[in-house]
Amino acid sequence: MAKKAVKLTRFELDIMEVLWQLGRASVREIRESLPEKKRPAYTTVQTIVHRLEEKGAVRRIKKIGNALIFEPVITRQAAYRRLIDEFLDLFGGAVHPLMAHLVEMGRLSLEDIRELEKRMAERRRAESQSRQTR
Amino acid sequence: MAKKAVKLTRFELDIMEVLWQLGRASVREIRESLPEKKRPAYTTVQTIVHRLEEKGAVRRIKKIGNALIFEPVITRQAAYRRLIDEFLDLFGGAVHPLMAHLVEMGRLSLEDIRELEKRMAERRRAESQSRQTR
DNA sequence: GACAATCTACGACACGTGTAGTAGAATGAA
DNA sequence: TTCATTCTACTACACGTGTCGTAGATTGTC
Repeated sequence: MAKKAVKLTRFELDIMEVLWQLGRASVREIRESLPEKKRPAYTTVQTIVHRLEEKGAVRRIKKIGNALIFEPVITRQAAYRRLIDEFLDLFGGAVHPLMAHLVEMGRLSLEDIRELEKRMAERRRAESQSRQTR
Repeated sequence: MAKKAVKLTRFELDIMEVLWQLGRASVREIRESLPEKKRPAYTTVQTIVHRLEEKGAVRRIKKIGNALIFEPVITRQAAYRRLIDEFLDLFGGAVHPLMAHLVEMGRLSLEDIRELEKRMAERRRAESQSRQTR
């Protein structure tokens, strides 16, 4: 049974990004790591971290001085998976309509697609290779 | 100057979908068109339509009996464009990271890609063709 | 041990969203 | 014209989210 995926908001994701990057950090460190452009008040960051804790996305692992140190509990993969699944729901749960929109919006060119295809084909070859030699 | 795109929520999108489909409709018609599974109270639909009106996504065009008839002001394209752009922001605004996640999640197979590529290539051919004969 | 600096714990508030109820206006039927 | 039906307008409320302030605890330093 997979533990139910946590839903993260935009801002929570920003904070998780820092944690995923650093591995562990205090509220202050997290705040310092945010781009100056969107660096909210210390207590704002604190609040978000607290909410992330409630959601089970991070946990406190120890104390240094009088500051708590947090680390991520969920992986980046899991977080984005959840986000993407939810987003795909807007398109009836299927990937194709989304792709169609991307193409129509000009966000996805034929070259992009070919590039992607090449990489995937390579990956597949590499995988079957490793299966044989295992 | 393009008028600033309206941001629609999940539910608002459902309602717009009905309007895009029907072209115009009353609150009652909209409600009836929603799948029974998620068919909220009449007044709930009414509230959403009203909010859509405030956002400038729909407008009332006339009255039949004592009921207002609404029609969409924004296009499906514009609405989804907005949604997608916002979503892509979560990935730093680029399409590639999203694609990478989709592949990793197994939502996008090599076959999907090849299919898409074929269609795009065809479209491009058709376009250049029509340009020549124009 | 006293103090200033720093943290955490809580509380607060505004706005968006999903959800719906109520009062009174508009309409159509008898 | 009177009534029941149907609508609209307005109000309400809970919950999530972004945003921050304050009070009191914890610490390192003199």
